[in-house]
Amino acid sequence: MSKQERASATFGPVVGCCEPLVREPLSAEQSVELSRVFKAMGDPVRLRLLSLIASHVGGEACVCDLTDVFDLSGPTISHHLKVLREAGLITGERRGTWVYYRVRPDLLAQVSAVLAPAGCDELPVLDA
Amino acid sequence: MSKQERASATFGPVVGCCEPLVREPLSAEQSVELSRVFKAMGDPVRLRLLSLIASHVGGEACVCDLTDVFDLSGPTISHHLKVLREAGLITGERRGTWVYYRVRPDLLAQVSAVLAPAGCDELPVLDA
DNA sequence: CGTCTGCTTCGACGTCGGTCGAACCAGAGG
DNA sequence: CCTCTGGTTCGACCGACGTCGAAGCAGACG
Repeated sequence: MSKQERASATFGPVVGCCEPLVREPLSAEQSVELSRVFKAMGDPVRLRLLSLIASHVGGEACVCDLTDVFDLSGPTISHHLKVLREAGLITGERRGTWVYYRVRPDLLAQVSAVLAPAGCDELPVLDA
Repeated sequence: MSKQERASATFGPVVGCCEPLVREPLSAEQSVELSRVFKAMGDPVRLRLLSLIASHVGGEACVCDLTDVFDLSGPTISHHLKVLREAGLITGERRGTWVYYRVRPDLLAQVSAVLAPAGCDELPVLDA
């Protein structure tokens, strides 16, 4: 089972913790898992890629749409997409000539919940 | 005005964006700002430090409390605290012999809101 | 089959970042 | 003033990471 499959298997707590950061301290293992997600988002290009995919019409974006936005080579964009994929933040699917990426809103929601202040630990409702 | 001062000046949008990631794409500048925060949280030690400080009684923790938790040297812990400080996630204050750190819940709430799915863009209420 | 296009993988290069010991600074307490 | 303890800064080391061009792979299309 790959890292990506494990992350997308269920809707359960992917990042290994449900409670907000401010309520109780993270264990060493939880910190390692969660920090992987943050590290993936800790690059300007990747963060922008994520938002471009997330806000694209239809909820998905072709790689060719993304490459034009940046002044970077194709391999570099592909590398960043791979990092986001291995962090469980996006999924890629090939349809014919093109590859389409979409975000995993459940993981985004979980991370958002972990960061939320105490008293806001409810998982937001997904209207998708 | 230092980076830290700029981050703590007001309760306004510190990270340069208010809308959730999934609604509209981040600009290059917004991505750079936001990614700085995520990069700071993208290390297991720093993430755990953050949660230890945030969940500590009284909302603050002395450095001596934090050092014991990790199998790391003092300078290393100090380095990580500096990174978190420069990202605007925590503030430090010397009182006598000891230095106390506390989190900036407003920044945490903003980052949480940016990550939240569309339709959950309300800033959570701080009960502090 | 050949080729063209879209995307990924590979290998290399330069920079950044986490870690440590040593040195340094700030208060507290003789 | 001296010293002791708590933290930070400095300098060095080494592995991790972002970037690229070249090469490779997958479909589409003649």
